Amino acid sequence: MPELPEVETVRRTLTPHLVGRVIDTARLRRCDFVTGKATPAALLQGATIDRLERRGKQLAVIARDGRAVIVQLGMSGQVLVARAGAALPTHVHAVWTLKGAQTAILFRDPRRFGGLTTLGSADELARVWESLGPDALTTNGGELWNAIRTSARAIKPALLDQRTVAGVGNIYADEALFESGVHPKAICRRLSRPRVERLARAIREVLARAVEARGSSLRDYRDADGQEGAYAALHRVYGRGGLPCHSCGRPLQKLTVGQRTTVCCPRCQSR
DNA sequence: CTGGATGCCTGGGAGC
DNA sequence: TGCTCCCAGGCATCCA
Repeated sequence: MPELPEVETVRRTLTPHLVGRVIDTARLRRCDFVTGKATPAALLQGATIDRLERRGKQLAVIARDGRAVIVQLGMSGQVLVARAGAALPTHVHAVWTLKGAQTAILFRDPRRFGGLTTLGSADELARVWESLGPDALTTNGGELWNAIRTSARAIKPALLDQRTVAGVGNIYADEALFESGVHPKAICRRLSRPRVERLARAIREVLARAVEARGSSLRDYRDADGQEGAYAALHRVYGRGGLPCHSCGRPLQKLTVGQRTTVCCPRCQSR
């Protein structure tokens, strides 16, 4: 579910609850969603939280001693701040308690496409993040051009590939392609440099506006404080197949690109 | 290097 | 009310 704006909103809402605090206990209620060591220590028990960083859709909770946990929300994942000792909602797979605070941090993920990765050092985190492309919120035309200019794939699956640019998912790919007038099936290497520049700008702007609106809530998504995001009401194409294009008024087309539902305007977006 | 199919999961909505 | 089917924000893997 969550794409970059939702993960960034979780990062921002979670930060004041975690930074500077000491993890009292870290408990797993199942362990098949953890990559790496699944011990309390690997899950930061006893550690002091230094900072929360995001790259693309990955959120890293980093301790002062270098230990880190990467949180990936998958389709339905949530990180929630709860009252310590309160009854747990369904599908909570990990619970952290904090020293000197009446709060618990929950990892909840009904579909379990998400997960945690435990890491022992900042180096390990850097190595994992090397496999991701540049962060989509701050990418530029040059980076995008280098990533796609020789590729024979369609642009939409290229954008969804986290090695091209990190953080774009199905919603914001459609929104950015519409905004820049690029058809989702346009072949990467046939796009001109100016069009790639325009696309990169659209990616940044769409994502920045979505972060400002605290993300898109379709069904599952909530930030760490349980709040919904407001950006879904501002989608111009995603979820609007058959409805009039905001630009030309003709019906938006729903199609499948790279096995993902895609909505675009056949008139305003060209290949 | 491509695209396509499949699998991993649960839950919500549509249609009967 | 209850059943079946389809769909969903992600991602890895296998095959042609």
